[in-house]
Amino acid sequence: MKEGLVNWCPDCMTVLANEQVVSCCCERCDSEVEKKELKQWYFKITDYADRLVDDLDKLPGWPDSVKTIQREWIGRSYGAEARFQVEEADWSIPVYTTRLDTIYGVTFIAIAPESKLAERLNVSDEKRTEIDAYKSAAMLKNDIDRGNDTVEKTGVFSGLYATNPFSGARVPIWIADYVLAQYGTGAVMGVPFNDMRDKAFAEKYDLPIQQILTTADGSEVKEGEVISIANGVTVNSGRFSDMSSKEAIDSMAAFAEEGKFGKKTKQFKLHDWLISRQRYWGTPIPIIHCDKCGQVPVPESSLPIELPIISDYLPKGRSPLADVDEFINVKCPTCGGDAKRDADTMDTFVCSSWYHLRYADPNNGSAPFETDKANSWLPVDKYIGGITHATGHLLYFRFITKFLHDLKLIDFEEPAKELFNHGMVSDSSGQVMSKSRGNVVSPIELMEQRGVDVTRLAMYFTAPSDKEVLWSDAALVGVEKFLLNKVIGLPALYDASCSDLKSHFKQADLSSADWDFYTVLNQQLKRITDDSEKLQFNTVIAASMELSREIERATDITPALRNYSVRVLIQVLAPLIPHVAEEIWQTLGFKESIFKSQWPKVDDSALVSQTITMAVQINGKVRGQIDIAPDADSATALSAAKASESVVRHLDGKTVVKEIYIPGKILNIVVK
RNA sequence: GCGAGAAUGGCGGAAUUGGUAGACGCGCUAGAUUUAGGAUCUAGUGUUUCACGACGUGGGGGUUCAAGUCCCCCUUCUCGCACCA
Repeated sequence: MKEGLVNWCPDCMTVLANEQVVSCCCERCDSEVEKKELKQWYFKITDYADRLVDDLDKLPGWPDSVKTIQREWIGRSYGAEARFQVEEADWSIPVYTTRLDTIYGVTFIAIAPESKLAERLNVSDEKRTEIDAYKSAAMLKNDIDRGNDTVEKTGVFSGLYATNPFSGARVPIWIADYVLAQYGTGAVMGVPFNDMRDKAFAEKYDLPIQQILTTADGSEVKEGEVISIANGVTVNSGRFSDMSSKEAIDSMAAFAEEGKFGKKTKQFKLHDWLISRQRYWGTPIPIIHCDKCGQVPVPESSLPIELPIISDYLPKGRSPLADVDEFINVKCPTCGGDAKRDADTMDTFVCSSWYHLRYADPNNGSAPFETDKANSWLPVDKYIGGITHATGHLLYFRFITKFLHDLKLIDFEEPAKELFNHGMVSDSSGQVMSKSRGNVVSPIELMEQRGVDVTRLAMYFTAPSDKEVLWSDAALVGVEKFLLNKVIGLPALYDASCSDLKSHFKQADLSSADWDFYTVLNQQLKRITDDSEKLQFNTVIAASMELSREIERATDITPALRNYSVRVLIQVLAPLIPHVAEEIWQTLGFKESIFKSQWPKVDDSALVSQTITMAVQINGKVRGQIDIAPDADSATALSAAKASESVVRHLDGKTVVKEIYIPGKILNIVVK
């Protein structure tokens, strides 16, 4: 539990974690978030920051986009801390910098107005009033206004000075709201020569700019424009002059460490996870506050704490549980005296970080789950969710998994091997449908009107699963026709009197036409199988439609083969239209559920057609087509091509320069 | 500003390793069937041209026998981060 500036949503009347603030606004209700100084509970996710970054490399099954977003959100940077002694005081101001090599260019120190360092400055009363006024004004601005780098930078001079530990130079100490209190040390060294922001500030307040770098590659040097570490060479930097930036950083850090005024460090943008919420729906925080004993955890034997049933859940600015006396007032587990429960509940993202473990052991009455059971079922093989959760749920999910692993409750460190980001579904007005927005209405209406299977099929068919779907009822028409006219009619194409349930056929046993059909069937089955694995259901459905037409037209084939093709089609469609498929399966005469049947196996010996239609190009333009065996030799292909009238016409009067023949692909004749 | 992704008919979208661009569906056109409407079935449907053909995957260049696909530059859109020192 710690005191700090927290995000407060005035509409939801609760605090929020950083991850729940989107562009300064509450992710649920879009109200502008305020800053409040409150004492709240946090999970120390920052202790896991390094592992959360490093282990991303162990997740080949996660999309790069999500990994990049997480990496940037955690925001690890390597740099150094250096301390600037405050004049006529017994303390020093620490600053964090990734560019220690520029420290000879420091012409001022800037401290964030909310920083504790600003309070600590021993300034005159007059200055204190000025600084306080500046701080209040800064805190009233929202982060967007403050964070916008086009906005003019402002600050207040404290009247105090500090000493550069490297150069001994005397630099003024300023309070400036372009410095973030919650990152690094809350203070920065101002190097206007190698930083746009510092330059803008220095120009506004007439502070000097001092060159301390030049470029290794001889490119133009401009004040304020950053010279990269790879390209920097130090100048005017005392004994560290004329070094590469890299070299300078290393030897300066060593020097600072020796002199005990600095060292190499790293920083993260990630903050601790604020989990207290002033809401009803959430897990009660299992802490009892006792005047005598302080914060006492609820003993394990009394867990879990169940929410009391109440009638008024509306937010009032404090937890609704705070007003439930019989819940709040308890005896202290340590001393037995009167005490009170913590009234807040946990962020619901806490629950979604571990609930999957409970599925492995749902009836366990004495513990959340048994380690052996969790280990045997998990981690999750394929986790499907929206990319909107990249920095929220998906980060917490990984963090809690690592934490439980460290407690030896589970033996894996990552919750999901594979992650698939599905697209969002927007309603016809373009609003993204989401649980928190509560506009997930249209599919429910649709399911009532047209049935669940039609709705599912329409959703899958409209767009590939990773793309956004703009919902429109027109998408329903085609799939509904397919379902009603083709799929429902499948039993009519099935010869129930044929008891041969063969699923594998040999070329020698079939007529040429039957073998052709069997080949097409296997080609489509392969497409469907591969695309299903990739969750690309739109093409699965397209292939199923094609297959359905093939079956319909194959009236003369042997019944065992036709029956097999009908079974294949209904089996591959079953995951998409479970209700209809199950019913048809029964109609075909099967007693067991279709979902207990095996996914049909692709016959690899029947994937190559006997003849294919190949394009014939002259100078790269299609001029004719030939029907040919896929493995025919070039002479055969060439003579077949010369039987085509338009090929002959385009060859007329020309000299053949080159013939490119790729069996099974193309015949291209280059002429002059 | 930085980072990531995308751009294909009237529309949603297909196209292993570069190899017939537009699969599948919607819409549209014509025909069949029907008392009519709906439904169903058949055929057609990138643009342009009488035709041969020409042109065509956001724009411009390049590599190649061959480019939606590979390389360079540009435009637009979506998403993420946003003074992180």
